[in-house]
Amino acid sequence: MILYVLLGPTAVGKTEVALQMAEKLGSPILNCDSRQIYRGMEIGTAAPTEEQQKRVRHYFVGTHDIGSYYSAAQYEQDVLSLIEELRGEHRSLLLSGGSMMYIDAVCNGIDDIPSVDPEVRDTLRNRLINGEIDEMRNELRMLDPDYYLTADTRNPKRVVHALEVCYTSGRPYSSFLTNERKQRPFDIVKIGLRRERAELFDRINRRVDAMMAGGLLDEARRLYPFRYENALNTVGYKELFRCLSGEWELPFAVEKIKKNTRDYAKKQMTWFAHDTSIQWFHPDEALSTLNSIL
RNA sequence: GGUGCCUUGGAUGAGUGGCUUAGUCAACGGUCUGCAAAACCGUCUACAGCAGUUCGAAUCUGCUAGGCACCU
Repeated sequence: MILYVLLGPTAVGKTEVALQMAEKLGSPILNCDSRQIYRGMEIGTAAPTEEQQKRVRHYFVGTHDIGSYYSAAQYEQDVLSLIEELRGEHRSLLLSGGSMMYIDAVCNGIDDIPSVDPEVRDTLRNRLINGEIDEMRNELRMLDPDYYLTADTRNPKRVVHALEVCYTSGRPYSSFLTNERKQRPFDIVKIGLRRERAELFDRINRRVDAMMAGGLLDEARRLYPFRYENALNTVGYKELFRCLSGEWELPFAVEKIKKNTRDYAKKQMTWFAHDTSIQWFHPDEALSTLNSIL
């Protein structure tokens, strides 16, 4: 079995290429977008429409509540078990999306790190809010000196997570890291879509305007009560929330959305650039070129 | 023609004789093993031009160029 992974920065034009590829392959689309997984964020995440989902069966679109906990590790498991289920009837499957870490989790795996005890998580989160980051850093140095040396300890998220694991498991966080790439019972072919940066940025800017015209502000207004959920710490929403709370003017918020989306696209490209196994295409040429490959 | 004011890095905008850089925005580069569309780190050292004063000038003086205001 072959798993085709279609990836690329946001707004590059993955959706249409994915649909046609899926039809060509006779495969459903396994969505790989960490935010399209949530229900109720359709406009801001440019989720596949109902029509598109009628054209091709989609998985991992709108399957979770805004408030539910999800992670790359869970995604890895969910995708792997789905592939097991589908592999009998498909010679190839298509995974499509731009969430770098999720792609990585499926292709290379994530080490088996114990699930964090929710109480531990809450405690540490509260300590972080209370400004105890320095103490927490010191604790990490005691509990996991190896990790402390290499970790970016200026990033609170890294410190907190390592500590979470240390406290839940009673073992150093780094003892769970194997640095091994997991073997998969299928082949992986990565197809990357890319455009000239100016072209991509122009598409991003225009897509944000289109989202606004398509009701993004109303969507944000509906989601406003849930604004502290992690799922909504997302470009397109977090800016409009500040607008709804009276902090920002709407035009300013819209410019911020464009800017943050551009930055996100750059981050994606930086991440993907390290992956030499990706074959790159311009979206306009991808299908015709791929026809000969698929 | 005269008088006064202004001219700072891609944009904006402080500063005022001397420690090395204001700040903001944009742009760019990077990190990444459980909330990743997240979080974090880094780069861009300018003072319109020329000549002077001074140990030392973006900061003072003169001239030149460009701009603005007012006067005739």
